[in-house]
Amino acid sequence: MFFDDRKKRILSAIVETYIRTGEPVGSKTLSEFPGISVSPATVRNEMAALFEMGLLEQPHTSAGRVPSHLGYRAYIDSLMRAKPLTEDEKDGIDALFNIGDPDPDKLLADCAEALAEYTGCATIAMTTTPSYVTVEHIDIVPADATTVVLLVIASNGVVKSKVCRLGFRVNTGIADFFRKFANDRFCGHTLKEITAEFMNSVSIQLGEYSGVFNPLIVGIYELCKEVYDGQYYLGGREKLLTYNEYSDRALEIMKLISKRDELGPVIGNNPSGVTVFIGKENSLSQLSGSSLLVARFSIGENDCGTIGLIGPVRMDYSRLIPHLEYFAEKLGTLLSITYQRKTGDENG
Amino acid sequence: MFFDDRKKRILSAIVETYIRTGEPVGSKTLSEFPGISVSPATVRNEMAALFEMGLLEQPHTSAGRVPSHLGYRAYIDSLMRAKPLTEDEKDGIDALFNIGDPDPDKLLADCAEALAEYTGCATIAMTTTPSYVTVEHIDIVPADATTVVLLVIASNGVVKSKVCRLGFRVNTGIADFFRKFANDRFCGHTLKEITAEFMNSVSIQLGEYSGVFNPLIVGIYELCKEVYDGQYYLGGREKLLTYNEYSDRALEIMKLISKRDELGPVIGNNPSGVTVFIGKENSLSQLSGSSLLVARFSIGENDCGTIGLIGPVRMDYSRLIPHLEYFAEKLGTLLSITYQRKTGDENG
DNA sequence: GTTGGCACTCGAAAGATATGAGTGCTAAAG
DNA sequence: CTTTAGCACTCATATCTTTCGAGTGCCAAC
Repeated sequence: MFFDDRKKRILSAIVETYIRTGEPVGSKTLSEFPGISVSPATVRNEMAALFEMGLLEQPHTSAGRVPSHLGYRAYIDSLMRAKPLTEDEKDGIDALFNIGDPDPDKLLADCAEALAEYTGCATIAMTTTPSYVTVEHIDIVPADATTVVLLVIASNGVVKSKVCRLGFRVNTGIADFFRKFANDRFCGHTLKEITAEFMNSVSIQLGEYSGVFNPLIVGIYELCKEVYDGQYYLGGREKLLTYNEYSDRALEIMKLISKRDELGPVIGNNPSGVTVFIGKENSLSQLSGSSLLVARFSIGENDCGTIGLIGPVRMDYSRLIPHLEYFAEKLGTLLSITYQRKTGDENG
Repeated sequence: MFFDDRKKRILSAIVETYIRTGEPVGSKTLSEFPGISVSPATVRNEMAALFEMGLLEQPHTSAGRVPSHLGYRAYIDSLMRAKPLTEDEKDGIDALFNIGDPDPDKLLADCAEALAEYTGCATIAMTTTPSYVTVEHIDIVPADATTVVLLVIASNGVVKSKVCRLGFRVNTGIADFFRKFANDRFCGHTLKEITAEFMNSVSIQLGEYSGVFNPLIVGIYELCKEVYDGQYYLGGREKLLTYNEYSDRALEIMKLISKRDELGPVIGNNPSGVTVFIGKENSLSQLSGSSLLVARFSIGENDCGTIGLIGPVRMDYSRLIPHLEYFAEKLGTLLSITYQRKTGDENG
């Protein structure tokens, strides 16, 4: 009753066949598998043992076997042979992102969409900003008579801008005054510190001018919050409809995925590399019928976000895990190019 | 066999009941309707007449009647009594958008989402830019050593910005040079004219500098294109899953809605006010089981976009049409405030 | 340890039956 | 001429029954 080699081959065969067909796998099918050259009866004995060990489940008495949650776990952790991406696949993905100077937000959104397309799963792409990131510089640029552009540059290299319409003419004197004021007040503060209360106290310091400058104060707050909160993009939620596992649960899951509050904490706290949550392993009970794959990506050394995949437990892990990994790497590389200034390259 | 008052009342009752229940409506149910005080047999005679006139359909011999496409049309065009929004509803919607100086893009996306929430339908919010809109001003603002912010201001008041990372240090001299160059070349041209070919010819004029400035040229192109193309936001596509009409077609419709190429032309060319396409009236055959409601919104006098609603043919037109109308108005008002500068208010 | 044989289980598919809402038609009443 | 009750008829839906077969567990033989 050890977990010997033949048992491993049988478990692998069951997982792979079930993933492919979605039907419980029977002893006859397995006995015809290359690498399993024993009779159905022997396979049945082995299956009974694997069932005892908790690695298989039986939908009902007279059906074949299905991997249990532990069965998948054993398969993924030690039996599965990951299918690395072919060069063609890599080229295809590279080509998608082969655009100069991409907008980081758009990049992330596109990545979520592309990942969904490649994997047939719902995807999430999320960035997180470490709490030590500070405001490095604030700029205000008159665009036309009453319009200015606000810029917030964070210490991690992220730059966000917002167009502000003011109720009065803005000349360079006013712009210079506000620029100095804002930089004095905000530079060096972590983004985390820039709260609504903080903004209130700053506003008070503007005294009689607090009214007219309020749109700018609010604008700065919004930009800092935008940088600190990071992004949360979804892709391909409708892909779930293609799996009959979701025939009556698709709406619920799709709604859940949309909720950053719910999913953000779950996917945001994982080690580097690909982490897999199989069915009931998910902390969210609604995901007990789904598997969640997450991979972190980083800019240089700094971990900065997560991409994730949600699909039926019966998903092709051996293909999807390397894919997710590749997308995460790619994303990290591309963002690192965009945000490289911290590590030099200022010649020109 | 005229379309007399009683027939109208019966048709209205059928449409309204069917919209509410989703079940074919029978003569007995109708005879109990207030306002229809005749026996089921009489109702049957009338229904037979309405059927002859093409206003009703029969799912099968022994079922009740269902409004035909023409039946809905007659109902919407002349029988329906629109349910105006209550003050509470208006207040609720107003509250959603009660934010100072909103980002127009975000406003549109939020509007699509809110409209979906209020109506239970999938929504589209789209902007279009008239072909006479020109580039009014281009600005380039150094943000840090090698980063600049590009600004494109269009003659319709739209301002878009993009952060560009350059491979070299940018001083004010360089910025001033490029600003002048860009404004000389682009200002006054319509956005429509700013094509890839046009950009190429401009790039050539930069001679030996075309290489280093290429990111900026590309950036300007992207911004102009972004303004000219306008936005296309979707909301609540998953709402369709709540209707069993879509039980096996949801994926197809959801994919269709995502395709701007397909839907853009359909919803972009409509008169002002709310336009309704019922089922087969839609030019896209995939929408033959859906109704499409579109409403234009405008900034001041200038028509600038469309919001649309997609749901089952059996939708509550009397409620949704006024809602869509209100959202369109609201959106127009809010955008007009943002883009008001064309009509004055430059005091300060 | 492995295998063929065999009775047994149980879900899915196919067929049979019943139910009932709703119809069209007819003829009588208003 | 319009309205209505009566009635036979239709047909989708629901329920129940039957059949079918893939797959199992166990046993005895190899």
